[in-house]
Amino acid sequence: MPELPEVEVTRRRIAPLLLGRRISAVETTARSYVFITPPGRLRTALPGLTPTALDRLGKYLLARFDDESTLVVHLGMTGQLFSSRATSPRLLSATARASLSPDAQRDFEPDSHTHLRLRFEDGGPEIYFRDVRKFGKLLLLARGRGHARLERLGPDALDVDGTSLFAATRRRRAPIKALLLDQSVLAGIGNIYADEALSLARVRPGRRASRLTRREAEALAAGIVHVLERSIATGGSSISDYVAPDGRDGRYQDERRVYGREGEPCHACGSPIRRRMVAQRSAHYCPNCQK
DNA sequence: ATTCCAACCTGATAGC
DNA sequence: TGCTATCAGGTTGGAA
Repeated sequence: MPELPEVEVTRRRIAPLLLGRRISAVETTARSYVFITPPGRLRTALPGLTPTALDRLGKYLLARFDDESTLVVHLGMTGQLFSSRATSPRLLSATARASLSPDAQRDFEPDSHTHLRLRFEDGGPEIYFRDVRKFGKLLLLARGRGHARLERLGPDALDVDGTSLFAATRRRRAPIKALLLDQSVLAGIGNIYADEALSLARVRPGRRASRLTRREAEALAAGIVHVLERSIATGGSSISDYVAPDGRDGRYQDERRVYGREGEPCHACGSPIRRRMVAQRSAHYCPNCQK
């Protein structure tokens, strides 16, 4: 679900609710796929710690604590990080929504998908990590420790430049979209923004990376930065699950040029947007504007 | 060394 | 109404 813009908006909006507040108690669900660090260890290690900084690396959030340990959070496809003050129907399943009055739909009660619950000594708003599909990840790193997942990441996608992107495409037979999705090449791009950036650059997702011209690589780098920055400015894309930590929806879904618009007219030329599988993901593009 | 592909989960939705 | 199949903002690890 969340890509770089949604993670960055989450970071900016939850930081004021997290930093400087000493954790008093932690609740978790049972051991499962989301816990790289066993939940029992999170319950004993986190209380007493105070978050001092919240950083982002690609799609990962890193909460730094006063003892120099780091809680790494990845939202996977359906992960949500939010405050107990947040109210949004997106925090409930459709079945839960159906059984509740409109008023009750606004109030989130931690459910079986709420894998981490942080309470604070000041008694203020709690912070929750909820993830229905459990593709998200929680990992606590002790001071000075790293992890292969983080070390594999390439440069943050917001820092891409045409020269290095062009170099990365040389001698690669894979479709250009596969390169954009490869987090070791650039960290932070996912299925939506890969398609949107390729649309801006007028390059088809299935084109072999090695067949891009230097000009196209430069247009693609500019397109990547443009769509990511514009999405951050509008609060990210709220297409199915994404909700900001305060419960607000993003607005970027209203500006999509191709993603999820199969059959609808291209805003530039009117041709129906096409969808096909590229690199095992659905890819959306205008058959007329993108070569 | 790349590229492919199944696996990890749950829920919504489309079709019969 | 209910069942089945398909799809979903992601990443990994091992096979080809």
